Amino acid sequence: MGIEKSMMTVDEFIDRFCAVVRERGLRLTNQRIAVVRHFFQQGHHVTVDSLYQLVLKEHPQIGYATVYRTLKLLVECSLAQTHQFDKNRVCFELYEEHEHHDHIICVECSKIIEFEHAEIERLQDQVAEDHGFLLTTHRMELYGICPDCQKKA
Amino acid sequence: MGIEKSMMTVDEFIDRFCAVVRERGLRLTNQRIAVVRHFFQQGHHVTVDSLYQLVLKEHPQIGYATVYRTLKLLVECSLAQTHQFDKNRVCFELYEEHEHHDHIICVECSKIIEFEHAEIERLQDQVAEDHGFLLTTHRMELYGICPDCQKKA
DNA sequence: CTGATTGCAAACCGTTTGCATATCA
DNA sequence: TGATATGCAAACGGTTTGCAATCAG
Repeated sequence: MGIEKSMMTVDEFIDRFCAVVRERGLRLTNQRIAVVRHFFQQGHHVTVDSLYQLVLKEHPQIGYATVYRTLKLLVECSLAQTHQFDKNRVCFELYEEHEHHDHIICVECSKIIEFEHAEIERLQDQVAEDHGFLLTTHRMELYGICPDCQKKA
Repeated sequence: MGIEKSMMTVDEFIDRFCAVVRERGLRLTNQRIAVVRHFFQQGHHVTVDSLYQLVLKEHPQIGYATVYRTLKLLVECSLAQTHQFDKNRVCFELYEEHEHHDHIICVECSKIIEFEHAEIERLQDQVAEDHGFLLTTHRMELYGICPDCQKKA
């Protein structure tokens, strides 16, 4: 029922990042690598703030702006993608080509579950086609109460 | 393929608003009525700013805050609902019980098409159930290029 | 060396809030 | 008359930006 998670290691991820950085003639800094590493290690659905707090322990001088800029860079390089589950805060997750999934979010504890559903995707494509749209992306989020929170209540 | 739009008239809508306002012991002001009327007349998917600009012509003294507060009131009364198609700006549309629909948004011209799809809804319920979630709401948005914009390109 | 990057603080921008004044019931 | 609503301006909070100092290549 779940989704196969990435088999990539931190090092592989950082290598990919370094490759893109080199390719673009950008520079590799300790701050960037720290942000990228923590981003990957935290796993999915990271908040800018949570990442900032983490990196801070290693780089007491790092600024919010650097974290923002590095995450933005990751997105530009197709190594990360953003989600807007709640309107106040963006969250970032790993981007992996050919691995589209959607989310179920618990409205009580904010837990996020990922799922794939080929049939829904197919029907969405169909709907777009029926309206003559050339589909570029979509967003589907289910909000509800997770099993744990149901027990608590 | 489209959706049957509301048959409600402006006056009926305003009447409903007045009823709720009375019911809650709130007060009916010219500003509120103006906002509510323009909201309804604009049809779906209204931005706070666009509404503010409209009402301004009638009430040169009205403030943004009043428009915001009135729209918030409409949402509380289940006469309106919000959507967050683009992360910077909320937009409001009419809320009608038992009339759930989703949206296809043109990424070029921002045109919004509504659609209903019982089978997708059913599958979404299924997915939630499979993960033990008690579904409360969902959001599904398709983004693409509309027929008009395809022709232009 | 020198152009990219950083950290800081200030700007941004949509939204919300505090408060004195005006208004509805 | 008395509580509610308004308009204004200031606050908020996440995000972005300008800039001088720093650093990677």
